[in-house]
Amino acid sequence: MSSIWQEEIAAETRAVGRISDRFIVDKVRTAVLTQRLPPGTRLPEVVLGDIFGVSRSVVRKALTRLAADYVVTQQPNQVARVRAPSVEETRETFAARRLVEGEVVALLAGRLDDAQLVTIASLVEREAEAHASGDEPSRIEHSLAIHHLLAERSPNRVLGAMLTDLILRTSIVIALYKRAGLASCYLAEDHPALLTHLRSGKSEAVRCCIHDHLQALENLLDLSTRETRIDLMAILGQREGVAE
Amino acid sequence: MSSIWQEEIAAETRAVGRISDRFIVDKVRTAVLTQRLPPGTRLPEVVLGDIFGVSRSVVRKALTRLAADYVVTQQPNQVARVRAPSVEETRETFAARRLVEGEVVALLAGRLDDAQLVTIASLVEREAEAHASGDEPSRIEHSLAIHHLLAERSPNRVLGAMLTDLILRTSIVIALYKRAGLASCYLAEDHPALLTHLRSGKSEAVRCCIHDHLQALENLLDLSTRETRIDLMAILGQREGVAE
DNA sequence: AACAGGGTTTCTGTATACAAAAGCTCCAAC
DNA sequence: GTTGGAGCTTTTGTATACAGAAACCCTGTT
Repeated sequence: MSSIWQEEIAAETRAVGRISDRFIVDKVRTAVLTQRLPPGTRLPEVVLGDIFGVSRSVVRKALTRLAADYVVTQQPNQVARVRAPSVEETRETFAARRLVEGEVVALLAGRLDDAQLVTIASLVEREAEAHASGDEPSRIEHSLAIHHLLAERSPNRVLGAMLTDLILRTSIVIALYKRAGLASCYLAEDHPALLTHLRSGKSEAVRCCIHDHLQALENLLDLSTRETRIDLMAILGQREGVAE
Repeated sequence: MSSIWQEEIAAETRAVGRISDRFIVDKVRTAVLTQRLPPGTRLPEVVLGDIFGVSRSVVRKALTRLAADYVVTQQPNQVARVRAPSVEETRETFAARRLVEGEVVALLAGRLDDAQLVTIASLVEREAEAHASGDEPSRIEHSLAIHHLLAERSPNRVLGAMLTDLILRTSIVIALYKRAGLASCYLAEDHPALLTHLRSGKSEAVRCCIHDHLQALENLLDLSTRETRIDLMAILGQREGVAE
């Protein structure tokens, strides 16, 4: 039973002794994020159970959580599948994130202490380095870390949790709808500018900054009206399962 | 095994033949909303299973969903309990809802068709009547229906879903923190004014209107710093289970 | 060649059994 | 009076068995 998670499962088993549903959620989530599990992929409970070496009970719990996170779809009596957000939903997710992240950074403006600002600055720097050296996965990781840090430090934790969700969802659709020719969705100026404005403490400036950043990101996507094609793929597409 | 849901379970069994996890989620949720299940109440899986006549599998699924909806808390190897949001979380939930619902109604302003406006008008009227006749449960039902309708009709469905969640969460904390002396959290002018502004089509006016409405609602709550007492009650309070 | 239909296979829904963890009770010791 | 701990009870975690639904495949017919 070979799978894309072979080594990680072995490592986890060695370290913790047992695979938890959280572990499965995490692995499936990142696989979707990195498009190793394309939209429409069937995720039968027994197959996942075999791969991770657990019974269906654990897999079911993981799938329920993934469904709550909008990563997979679960319909009664049908196999869970990797979700394929439509173009429309993509636009709406970005709009929602602009609203929520805008408010979060507005609340955060001028309220971050030096240590946190330094952390962000270092992440911005490392993102730029990763991009310069062509290491796109590492670049994405650092970029996500910046936004996750903002969500985590949100003075309003309810909004923070909502933002965490939205960051995941936008990441998935970015992976899905990235223009074919584009190597990276990197906007060199944006994160440094964000940092500057966060330091300045002007709420409305930061809100605007993040707003423009997210709008620019959305504009980098290919959201032309291929939606019908994508939808059909999601509904009819028969792809092989997760096992290789 | 007598319970607060006896008749509804009998009815559902007669109608559908089997109790689904959705049914359990719904019943627990409304019981929390109406404070028949106060915060901290233990919800052991077997007890719920006995009450609803299903096995633990179904109950577990229901509890997982309720946890995702922030209605109950689930910690490893511990009984699920009805959640007791803190004063701080209450304030944050209201702030989040002001942001999201404000945006939703701003998007909605002037875009509702006549039929929908008539529906809202009728709900506003019926809420007023229920309040006049002292029927508070019915008043709450109509009030919730108005806001749920707005969430459902949101042009941005992602924001709409988020609003649905926030309406539920604010309802729970309203029930929790309502001033002891207050019979009802009814603001006679607010919903009619909202309707007028929705008709007018002025986005910013509607946003302001809903913002003020939600702020007024929050101000009706007793959020004085008894939080420690509430928190202790939630953590240490041993109440009897759901069975009577 | 396209299509309908029946049987088989696959997969999910639910119940249940057993193991392990947490909580409780009661008693003894300080 | 309070603390500590052993043993019991309660409750969850996980695996598994079986039933039923959906999907698939293969055949026979038009």
